[in-house]
Amino acid sequence: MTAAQRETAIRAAALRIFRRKGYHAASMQDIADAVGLYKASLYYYVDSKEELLVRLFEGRTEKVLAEIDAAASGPGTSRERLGAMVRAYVLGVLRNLDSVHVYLREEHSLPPLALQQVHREQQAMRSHFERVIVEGTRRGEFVAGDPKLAALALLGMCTWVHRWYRPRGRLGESAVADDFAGRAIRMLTA
Amino acid sequence: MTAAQRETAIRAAALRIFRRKGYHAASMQDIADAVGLYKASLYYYVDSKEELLVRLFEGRTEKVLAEIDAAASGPGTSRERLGAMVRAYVLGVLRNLDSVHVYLREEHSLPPLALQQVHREQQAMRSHFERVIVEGTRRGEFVAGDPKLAALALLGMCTWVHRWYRPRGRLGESAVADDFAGRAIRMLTA
DNA sequence: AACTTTCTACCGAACGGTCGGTCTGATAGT
DNA sequence: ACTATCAGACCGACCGTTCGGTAGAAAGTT
Repeated sequence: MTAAQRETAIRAAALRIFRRKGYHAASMQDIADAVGLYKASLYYYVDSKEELLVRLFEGRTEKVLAEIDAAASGPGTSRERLGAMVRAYVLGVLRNLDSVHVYLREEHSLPPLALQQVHREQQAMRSHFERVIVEGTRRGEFVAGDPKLAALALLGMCTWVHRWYRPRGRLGESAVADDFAGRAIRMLTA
Repeated sequence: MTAAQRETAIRAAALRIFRRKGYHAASMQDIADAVGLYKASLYYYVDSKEELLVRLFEGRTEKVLAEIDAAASGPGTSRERLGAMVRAYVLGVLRNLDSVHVYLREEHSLPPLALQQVHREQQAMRSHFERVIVEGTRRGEFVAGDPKLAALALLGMCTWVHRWYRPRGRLGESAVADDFAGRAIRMLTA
């Protein structure tokens, strides 16, 4: 196994274990056991437990943020674009359940700088939704209302899926994403 | 200060500190400092750290669950009843922000029995919403759709307010609750 | 009234254990 | 020689928890 593969395996194990036990309750020994290394050997790849957590946060929102930006700036009515954004967001959550859990639960365990970055990402996400909502309202596609509240309502509804969705359950990812896209549009339509 | 007051103070301090730091990161020393006692003296009032956490969960959903049940079984159209339920739920969240944070974040830190109880409560909450949604759909007040998904969408939207609402911010509790009640109804209306 | 005992609330120190992290020294593959 | 890992002892810090003790008020006894 190459060094790069080991690093990936360590990160994957850490993510899984941090999700199951929480960052503080999880020990470096747990992670070492999971990848079949001794605890000391772990430190050949990782500087500290905190650094490991920070790395797990890095680049996690990039892809979905880009997709949502594209959908927001793309063609179509505001309704259509909002639907595409919600779909992309929900799929992003459902396809990265471990990451999302850790991302949302261990925010406070991050050092200040990394925490700021997370807050910036969350703000960016919200402002993308707000933009399309404002535009759709101006065009008369959406009912008037507080656009910030509307964005927060949408994001809440979509983010929360990470708490109840079960892979291999009754509903597929797309089924949920499509359903929620419809709900989002209806929520903003008179 | 009487014993009862001390116990209340300890619980209040624990709640505040568990919310800010998380259960595992918080130490009994932190709590002792907050109430002006020595760590050892805490154990005069509390059996263990875990028991303290369990107590913080007890009876937390009772009041709001009763309000929602009353609203669900009350008079009025399905739309009106659903609006009242959403309003009650959002207000319940907004008025107990510390509790809600700990309740949602430290679920996994509970011993198995207490965790089961929490799951039962959450299921009860969802089934109340589902019931009204099914009924409203049968009466033609709501569009057809997966009622479970609808309830989860609603609950997500409403639960999520605990992550962004700031007391003494731009919006009052009622403003948010009313707005969300409207959104909930719109979301279920063709 | 004087005394002894009991109870409550708390203190200070310590215990056993775990944690993140380091060190050493050896080893096996390249 | 260099890289990656083993094996495990070890460190200092901190954790939840326990223990023995004590000041002071309350209650009981003489």
